[in-house]
Amino acid sequence: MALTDPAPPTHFIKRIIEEDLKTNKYDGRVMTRFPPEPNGYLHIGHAKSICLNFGLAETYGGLCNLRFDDTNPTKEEFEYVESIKEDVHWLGFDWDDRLYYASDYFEQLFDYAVQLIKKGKAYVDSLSAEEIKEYRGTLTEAGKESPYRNRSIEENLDLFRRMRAGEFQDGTHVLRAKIDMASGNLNMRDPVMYRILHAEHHRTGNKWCIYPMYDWAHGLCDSIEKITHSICTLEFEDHRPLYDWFLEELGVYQPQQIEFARLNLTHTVMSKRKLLRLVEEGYVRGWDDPRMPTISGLRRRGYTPEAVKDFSERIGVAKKDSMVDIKLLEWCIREDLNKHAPRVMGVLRPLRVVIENYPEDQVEELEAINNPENPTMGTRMVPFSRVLYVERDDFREDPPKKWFRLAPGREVRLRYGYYITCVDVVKDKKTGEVVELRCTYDPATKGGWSPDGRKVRGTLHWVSAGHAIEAEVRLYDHLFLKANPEEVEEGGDFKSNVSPNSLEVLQSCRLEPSLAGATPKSRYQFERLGYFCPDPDSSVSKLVFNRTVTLRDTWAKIEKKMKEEIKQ
RNA sequence: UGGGGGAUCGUCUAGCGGUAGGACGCAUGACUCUGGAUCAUGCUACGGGGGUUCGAAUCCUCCUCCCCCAGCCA
Repeated sequence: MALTDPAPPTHFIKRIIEEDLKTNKYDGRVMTRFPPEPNGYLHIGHAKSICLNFGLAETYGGLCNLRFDDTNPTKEEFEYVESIKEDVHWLGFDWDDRLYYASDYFEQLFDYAVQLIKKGKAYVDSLSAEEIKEYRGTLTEAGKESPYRNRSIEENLDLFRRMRAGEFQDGTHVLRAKIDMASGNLNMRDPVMYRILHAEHHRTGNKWCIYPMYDWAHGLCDSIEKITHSICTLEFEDHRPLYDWFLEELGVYQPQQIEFARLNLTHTVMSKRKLLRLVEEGYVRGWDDPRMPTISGLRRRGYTPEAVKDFSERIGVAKKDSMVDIKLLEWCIREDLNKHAPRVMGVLRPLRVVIENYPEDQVEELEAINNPENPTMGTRMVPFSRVLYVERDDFREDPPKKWFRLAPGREVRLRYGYYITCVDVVKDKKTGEVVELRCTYDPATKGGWSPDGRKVRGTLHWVSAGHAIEAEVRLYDHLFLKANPEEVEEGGDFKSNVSPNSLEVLQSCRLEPSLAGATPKSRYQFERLGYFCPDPDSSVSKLVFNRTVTLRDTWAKIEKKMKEEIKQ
């Protein structure tokens, strides 16, 4: 490649905006919005949209509004509004005083509808829902016009006002736009603008009993807020002609809608409906279960906003349907935490080690580096004593090739400690299970160096048995076995692909004492194991840690490969 | 047999008429008191056929495949 700097990352939406800025299309303004419906928790796909909308405003000196599309009172709740605000803030974005709701505009939307009726472009239809469906036609056949389509303007006005006044039952009438029942675009076949819903709205209470449909409200809300670039997902592409029709008939300000492909991630699902089912049917503990792809789940899992934003940047923006490998997300969080997380030692599956030649009552404080990637993070002292715990996985009675951890007769280094050699293995007489290792240490190797320069390949993490604190540790794996959970047998559904091993809870893990009092916002690397953070379930008497992500595990790959070679 | 979109390494994505680049992933090696990190090297990609052109992933054309739409959901 050329020796010049790489081109700055760009995508088609940026290009459109830059072109609009150049031609002064919106007087040089850039105004975007993030418009969630408060009917569920936000997930990483929304994070992509948030980063896009707020990010675009940021880079082009514009603003991004937060607007709740709360046009369906039967599905929306205040709880969701609060969680969404929290999630957007957590990602590091702010809407200042520009927090809006579609419901703020209900009165104006009603007036606009009256205008359309007066223009003869909207009518009250009294067909039932089933009839409307029949009249709509199919993908390949034109629809039929409703017998109520040509009511007089006066009658429409009267009916529509009485709809608002609450004179009719749910489902008896709707207001429809009068467009074209033969259009190839089904959205243009006289779409419903208002339905009667005697339901209490989380913000407007019982003020209204007719509610605007999304298609009627959305484009107008954008127009009212003078949005320049209304960015949404691909499935709204063929709604655009409808939004433009409304705007043109009303003669109001017209934003530009741009569609991009929503995010799909391997080994998880991304629809609110499916996530809700996982919650309701008990596959996970809640919306913020650390296995969920929700923003609250990622947060609880230990992801940082920086990692999520970095991920959003790296996946790009395009119109092609795609499925991003979850390994990229995992790489992003490792990348961030590697630089910032302090290192500590913790033993997940403890195996007792007694150092026979180490003095009974002696305790030494050994200096350990907090983060080799960042020396300014300093050092800490870790207690060492005669009885320790090491990881059960770090001992093999019958070690395979290339094994350089502990085994009978093998010498290893204890990180920041001493070289120790396994001299005996104590087993449970009944079960044969290894319960203790008897080792000797070389006093000359204090700190982890040998004066004679002899090499040890293995370095193990450890904790002093007498000083360690106990904790529960929750290990997470992908929620779904298959990369694409939708890939199911005939008649099956995505839940048949839920992984039985997505959560493993370990009790009696032993952590170095510096971890006492760790708070939920802190994150650590447990050396050689992965990144962990305290779970909100932690109490003063009991710490609970979540594993955010493992470290890259080269040994696991070597062993897997060796096993495969043996099979062949 | 309607309408609207989309096809570039395994995955995401650049490329916008000048001979396919990056990231993740994977593989091999170096280094290492984390089998981490880091570094180095490598990895069968332009859906297919015609055409235009000195030259096509880019332009034209035909075809194929994939996605979305028939809520009084958003």
